[in-house]
Amino acid sequence: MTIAGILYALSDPIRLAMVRELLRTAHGLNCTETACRLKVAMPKSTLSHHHRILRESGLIVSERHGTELTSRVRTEELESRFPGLLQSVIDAYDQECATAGRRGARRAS
Amino acid sequence: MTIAGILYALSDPIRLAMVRELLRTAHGLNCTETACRLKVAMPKSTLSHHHRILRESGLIVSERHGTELTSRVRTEELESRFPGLLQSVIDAYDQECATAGRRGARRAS
DNA sequence: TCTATAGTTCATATATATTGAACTACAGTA
DNA sequence: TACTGTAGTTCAATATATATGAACTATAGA
Repeated sequence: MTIAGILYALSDPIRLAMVRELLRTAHGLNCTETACRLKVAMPKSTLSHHHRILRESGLIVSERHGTELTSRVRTEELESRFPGLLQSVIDAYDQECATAGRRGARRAS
Repeated sequence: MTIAGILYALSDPIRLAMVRELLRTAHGLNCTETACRLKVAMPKSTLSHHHRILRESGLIVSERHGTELTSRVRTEELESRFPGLLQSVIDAYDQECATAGRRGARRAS
């Protein structure tokens, strides 16, 4: 688990959105459900690739339940190693999404 | 200036170290001096490429002074757009460097 | 065992990174 | 106006990484 690895994992818009969705759930999500919530169609091989990058960076862990693989963010480990980092990134992303939303609606200041 | 772009720019160890060095100076550094402080030998074309990524992400601006190009971090703009983000990343990086230093000296807990 | 579902791995086409060589921009000197 | 040197950029070639269809693995249910 390195900063460069974490930042790299989060530097892809899809993965950043995936992590945010995972953070919003208490017990994690499977790949299909995660992709579904992003409202972005994607081949499952690509989805699997993104999950792998997130896993290898240390951002998430996955656990098998039947045929599904449930993934969750390793919040505690991240927080103890790099306090505040993930939250700052998610806050910044939320802010960006909010700003983009306002611009899209032609209500920007 | 997007989160994904900023995280991507910072996800390379060289660029992360470059930004930290730039943050430590009051008035910026030229390319050669930045590279010199990193103590990493690198062709100038590679160095120029890294500067370009940082510039395009919005992290730095460069200004010509004679033959030199002085670069500095766009601290104010970053702070107003994504408060706390850059500092969190740099803090995490400093922490990682400190930990690596202790491990290297065989004094890890 | 057969079928269906959820993901992974593999092969390959596309895209991005690295780097030597050539080029641009400026300064100093004559 | 050259000519020389220094600082960076751009270009072209190669090396590495990403995206994705096709094939494969793992589990569940009938």
